[in-house]
Amino acid sequence: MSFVIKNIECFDPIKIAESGQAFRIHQIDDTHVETVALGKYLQIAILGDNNYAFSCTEDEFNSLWSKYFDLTRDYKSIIAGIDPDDEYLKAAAIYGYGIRILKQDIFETIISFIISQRRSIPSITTCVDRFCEKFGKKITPKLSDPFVSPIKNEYYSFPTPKELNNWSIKDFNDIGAGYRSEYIASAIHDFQEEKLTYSLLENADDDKAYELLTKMHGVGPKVANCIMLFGLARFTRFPIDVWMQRIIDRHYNGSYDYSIYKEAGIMQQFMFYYERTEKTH
DNA sequence: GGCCAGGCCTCGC
DNA sequence: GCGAGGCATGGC
Repeated sequence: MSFVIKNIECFDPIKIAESGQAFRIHQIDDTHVETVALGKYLQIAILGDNNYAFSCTEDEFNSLWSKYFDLTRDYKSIIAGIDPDDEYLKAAAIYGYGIRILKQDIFETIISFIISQRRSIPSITTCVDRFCEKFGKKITPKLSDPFVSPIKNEYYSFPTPKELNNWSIKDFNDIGAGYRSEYIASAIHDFQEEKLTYSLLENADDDKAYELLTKMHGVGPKVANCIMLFGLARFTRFPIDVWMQRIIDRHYNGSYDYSIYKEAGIMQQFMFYYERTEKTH
């Protein structure tokens, strides 16, 4: 087994795991986080002094994980650009220091956030896991020091559109997708018939990508913005769900102009994380 | 056991 | 264009 050690500022994988932007990244203990993403199992060991061990090769780190965890962006200068009069956001950014916006697989992001609507994050996690267990490929983690034993016995990749064969609506009902089952079916059709492709979405400008996504069955403004922010790295996007609306109502008198930030999505993630995990306000 | 969850669709106006 | 109602299921 190989691993790499990297020194990274402003990077907190535990907060990222708690942040609700991805559903397959989990804290193992105080110094270890694991995820299945991009078809691979990855574990991160927190070594201290901004040093992190990644359970992958140097090539994989450079070609996959550096981009996935958005490690080349200067978050410190983005945080420094926060409106000094915005006390709530300033507190949220301090509290959430180390969160980065993941660039997740587009198809996984679409299916996951279709499932996410009107459910709690633990419940989304359960449903997404079942989806992978049913349709994904088995992955066997190979780890040694400085890593620890994985949480679960078995891991499965998130299936690609091509890997989804012989599925029916019943399969999605069986995993607990509820009324979203037909939305999932429709999304799979869109990809398998190539009405939607990775390159079409990647190459679309923001307006076009938003239009393509909201045309999908079961994808409205909120889910489309999540897909754009967490799957297409469109940082101007600012998804507003019931939590965000509550923040805006309580702390901003019902309206919030996020358009002043080029990376509004990062601010959104700070606020969302602060509201959900900091119980004292 | 009741309430709410990273909302969206359809219908009626 | 906009508001109301309905929605399957899991966690707490």
